[in-house]
Formats: sequence, structure tokens, C-alpha cells
Amino acid sequence: MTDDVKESFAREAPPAPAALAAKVRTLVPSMTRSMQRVAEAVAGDPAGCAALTVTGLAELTGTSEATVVRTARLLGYPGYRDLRLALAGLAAQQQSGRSPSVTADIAVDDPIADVVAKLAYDEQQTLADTAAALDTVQLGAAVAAIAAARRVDIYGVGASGLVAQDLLQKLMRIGLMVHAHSDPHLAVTNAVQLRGKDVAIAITHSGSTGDVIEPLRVAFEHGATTVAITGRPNGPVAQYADHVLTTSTARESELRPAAMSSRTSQLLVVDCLFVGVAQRTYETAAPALSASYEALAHRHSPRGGR
Amino acid sequence: MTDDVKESFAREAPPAPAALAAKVRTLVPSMTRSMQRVAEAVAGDPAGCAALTVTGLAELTGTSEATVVRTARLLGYPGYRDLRLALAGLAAQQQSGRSPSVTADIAVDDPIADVVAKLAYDEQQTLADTAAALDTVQLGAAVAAIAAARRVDIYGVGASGLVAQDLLQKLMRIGLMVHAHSDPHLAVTNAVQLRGKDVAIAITHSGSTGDVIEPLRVAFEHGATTVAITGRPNGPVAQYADHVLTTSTARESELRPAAMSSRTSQLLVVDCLFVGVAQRTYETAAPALSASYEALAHRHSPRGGR
DNA sequence: TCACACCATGAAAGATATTTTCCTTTGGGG
DNA sequence: CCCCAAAGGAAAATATCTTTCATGGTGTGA
Repeated sequence: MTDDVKESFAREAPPAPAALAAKVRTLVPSMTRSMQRVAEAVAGDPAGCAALTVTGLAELTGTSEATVVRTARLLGYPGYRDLRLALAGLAAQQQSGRSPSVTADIAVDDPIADVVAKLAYDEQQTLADTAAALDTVQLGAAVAAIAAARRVDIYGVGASGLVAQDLLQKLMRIGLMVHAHSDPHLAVTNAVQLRGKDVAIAITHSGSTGDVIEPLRVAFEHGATTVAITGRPNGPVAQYADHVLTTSTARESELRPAAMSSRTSQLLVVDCLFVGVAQRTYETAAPALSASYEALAHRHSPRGGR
Repeated sequence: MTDDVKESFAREAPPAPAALAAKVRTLVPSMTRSMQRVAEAVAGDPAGCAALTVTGLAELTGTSEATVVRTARLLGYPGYRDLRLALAGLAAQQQSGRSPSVTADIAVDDPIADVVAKLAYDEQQTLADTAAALDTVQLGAAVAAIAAARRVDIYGVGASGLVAQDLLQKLMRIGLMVHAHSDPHLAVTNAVQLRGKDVAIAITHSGSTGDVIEPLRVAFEHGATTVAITGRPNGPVAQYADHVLTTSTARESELRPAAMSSRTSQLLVVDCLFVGVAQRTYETAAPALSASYEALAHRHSPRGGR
């Protein structure tokens, strides 16, 4: 009853059941060393940790009770007790469905069939994590803003630039006024045009890509509604974002760069945005969709073959 | 530490995870009235009870803490705390089992949370299908050709153009000579340059996109090794492809255009190609990967955190 | 290079929750 | 009508969790 003030911002998300593993990976980078140890223990062995008391977990990770509680808080739970319950739930879920060796890292000498299996598994995992961790309230707000927008600008560079293009293509197809920028100068130049009913969307996995943050900041300061799609919801980009959509981060390795899973995750978010907007603007979106389908038809050879 | 004697007989069964409901039914008859109330509450609403403390559950059932603990013991747990963990697990399992209509089509009036769930499910399904259907022999052959190539050209337009870009980015990052074309004229112009040790890759979902088939044909006729990534392995494009990599096609609908799942599928194939090539050229790929990572690092703000 | 400020961290005090103890109540036999 | 035994609950005792506070390390700016 005394936390009205200090927790007002943390109220964002009620605890997560299966999204925990995802949340851990998402937040680990922004954690301190001790908290990382706790988070890793928790993610690594949910069942084992659920059996431990705060003190036990603190000893196991070589930290203190306070740190354990802090970690639980950071992960979105009111305290350790609740984290523990979530852990028990996670353990029970893992119990039911598990797959053995596809979870291993991709090695240099893996046969090609293993590569396929592992990549597919990892990407499926990424999708599940993303869906579980996605804040539907934020998503809904972003959708509403986009659907009502006069104009939408999207910023993304590098791998995220492709995601930006994907979103661009989709939104254009349902008749919205959209632009995507990968050139930071042009992006800023255009951002100054944005006003109240406009939306700016920044896509950056790291959450700290200056080239993308800068135009978002400008848009933000000009009163546009700003959306960030990022793997680091606490990163610098969030500062200028009215709505933050968190993408999940899978473990990465030399042969599986972070870009791979972040892209999968970002694309899911983008798809959700698209479908959400299409729903809200169904009256105009539906005809636009079939029109663009028709338009493409004659670009294909008359008979698609056997 | 003092319970050696009195619990010696109760040690028979370690706590039950999902068998809880059954155990309750079995034992209810032998319970006293108050304990029955507790047991029924627990069996009736595991999730709800898991959220309660002993005191809370005692009040809810109109009994006392002692009775709650006694019930927990009777059910085979050391105490209420452990019963509560089991309850949380049970709740989580029930939760995961109850994804009723994720297999249904996306409707215009689906709440946003359903959209997320359905999209994620569909894309996971697409990945599984693709991985299962992918011909690893063809894939291996394509990988070998790319790894040995002097030069690689990629063709893709529209949504597939983004996939082409993705592959381009990845292969460039490990030091290959790659180009991607979405302009059909330029593509053909460049295709005539290709020779024996070169590789041309066409990406088209329909398998009948003229703008992409044409350059592939030219490359094929000039003796390059040609690869097609398509959802129609018997379509026109296959005609000029030495290796056909089949992407899967999920059912589509108005709100979920084919482009969405084909993209997911294509990207998985592209990732497999990339990892395969990276494995085969590990000596040069590994340093190139870390080099590009380093190069990017200073594009981000120094401290990403919080 | 030094001083400063800040933040992460753990020890221990403080607050809650759980378990145990023990006493009261209730409902049968004798 | 009395006594016993089992059931149930109040409250003490304990374990567990949470908060506070002091300390040490780290990085920054002069």
C-alpha cells in the first residue's frame, strides 16, 4: 500500500508464466553481475531453483538474499515467492514437452540435417518466447496509433532495415501512407515533418543504435506517437518511445549470430502489427489487399505448372 | 530434522505433480469435513489457490491454517509450501493445454492476444513443415556450390526480395562475393556474366515470377550453378534450377497473406544455407564474422543498460 | 593521478508466512 | 451424566521473505 509512487512504472506487466525464459534472456544484458548469476541459475534449472528458498538460491549462486529478491523484481514479480511459483509452473511445462539434442549449439562439423533441425527448433523457440513475452496492451496501443495515423515512418538499419522494409510493404499494401528509412540523415530530415497524428516506428535489436534512435527522438519531440521494437526494453531507445514492443533474444553463438533470432522475433511483431492494423481498417484494407493480389497475378506466367 | 519417526510411513510417495487431482479424489472420502473443504478448493481451482497463502486459503475455506497444512500433508507434501508449488505447476500445465482455437483462422474481430497466438502458432508450424520437407541432399549440394563459388547472384522481387537481401547481408558478412538484384533488367544484364564456378539463386514463392526466372535462365544457360528457393518445386522456375529447395506453404487467408508464411519458410532455408556455407568456409568465415561484429560495436551507445 | 560520486552488493534487522503446539469443542459410548 | 477421543482452531514458535543500511568497488572528471 506504500508503493504507489515507486512502482508506478513497474506495473507495466503482470508476472509471466511461460515467458520467463524469454524474459530472462531479454533482461540479462541490463543486469549486474550478481543478478546475472541468479538469472542464469533460474533459467538453467527452473525445477531445481523452485525447490530452493531465497537463502538456498542465494548460496547456490554465491550472492545474497537481497540480490535474489532484486532479480525477481527485475523479472517482473512482486518478490521471490512469486518468482518461485512461476518457476514451478515452468518446470511443470518443461516436464511435459521436451526435445533432447536439438537444444545443443550448432557445431562446425554438424551434418547439414542437424543444422536444419537445430535452426528450425531455435526459431520456433524464439517465436514462442516472443509471443509469450509480447505486451499485448502496448501492441494494441501501437496498432491503434498506426491505424489512425495520417502518416507512418519506419526506421531501421542493417538487419533491422529488412524488417522495416517488410513492415513497409505490408502497410503500404493496405493503403497506408508509410515510409521506411535506412539513411539516418534522410530519416531525421523527414522526422521533423511528423506531427500529432503521425507515428514513428524504430526497429533495433540492441536498443542502442544511434542511427535509429536519433530520428525517433526527433519524431518524439515533434509530438508524433513513437513505437520501438527492440530486444532491450530498457535500452536508450525506450526513452523516446511511447510504446515499447519487446522482441526476444535467443542464445547466440558464432554460427548463429544474434541477428538471426532477433529477425525472427521482429518479424513476428511486425506481422502482429500488420494484422492488427488490417483488422482495424478492414473496410479499406480488404479491398486493398485483393487489389494488390490481382495486380500481381499477371506478373506470373499464365499457368503455374503442374 | 525431528520427524524421522512420525513421518516414516508417509514417505511412501514423493509429491505428485499432475496426479494431484486424482489423489484428491482418492483421499477425499477419508478426510474430515474441514479438510474436504480445503481439498475441494484446491482441486477446483489450482491456479487460484496457488495465489493464496495458508491464511488466505484457510479463510476461503472457512477453516484454520492448521487444517490447511494437515490437508497438504495428507496429500503427500511436506507442508503447504510444497503443495502450493505443485499447484502452480498444475495451473501452468492446464494453462498450456488450453490453447483452444489457435488453429482457427484469424478473424476480423479477434482480440489482439489471439492474433499474436495464432500468428506465432502458424509460423511455428511453417517452420516445422519446412524443416521436415527440406531436401538435405539438395541443400548440401547448394551449400557446396555456394561455398566454392567465385561469385553469387541472388534474384528476388517483392517480398522475396527482402529474403534475397537477408541472404545477401549474411553471405557478405562472411566475405563472399555476392550481389542481390530486384531489378529484372539489371539482373539479366549481370546474369550473362556468370560462368562455371558461379552460383545464381532465385527466390520466388510462386515459382512462376517471370522477373526472377528470366535471370536464372540466363545464368543457367551460361553454365552457372543455379539454385531455386520456391514453394512450387514443379513450377516453371525449377526448369532452370540445378538444385531446388522447397519452401512450405501454409494455408492463407485474407488477413494472413501467403507472403507471411512463405517468408518465414524462405528465411529458414536461407539461414540453413548461410550456416552451411559458414561451416564449410569456417577458416575465413569466423574472423569475418567477429570483424563485422567489432565494426558494429561502436555504432551503439557505450552503455546500453537501463 | 586523485578525489568524488554513484552504484552494486551483502549483512542484518524487520515483516510475513508457515508450522507446531496445545487447548477447546463436539460427539459419541459407557 | 461423565469420560474419552477425535477434530478443529488460536496462538506461539519457527522458517522464510523483504527491507534497510553500511561498505566497497568502479568509473569519471578535474
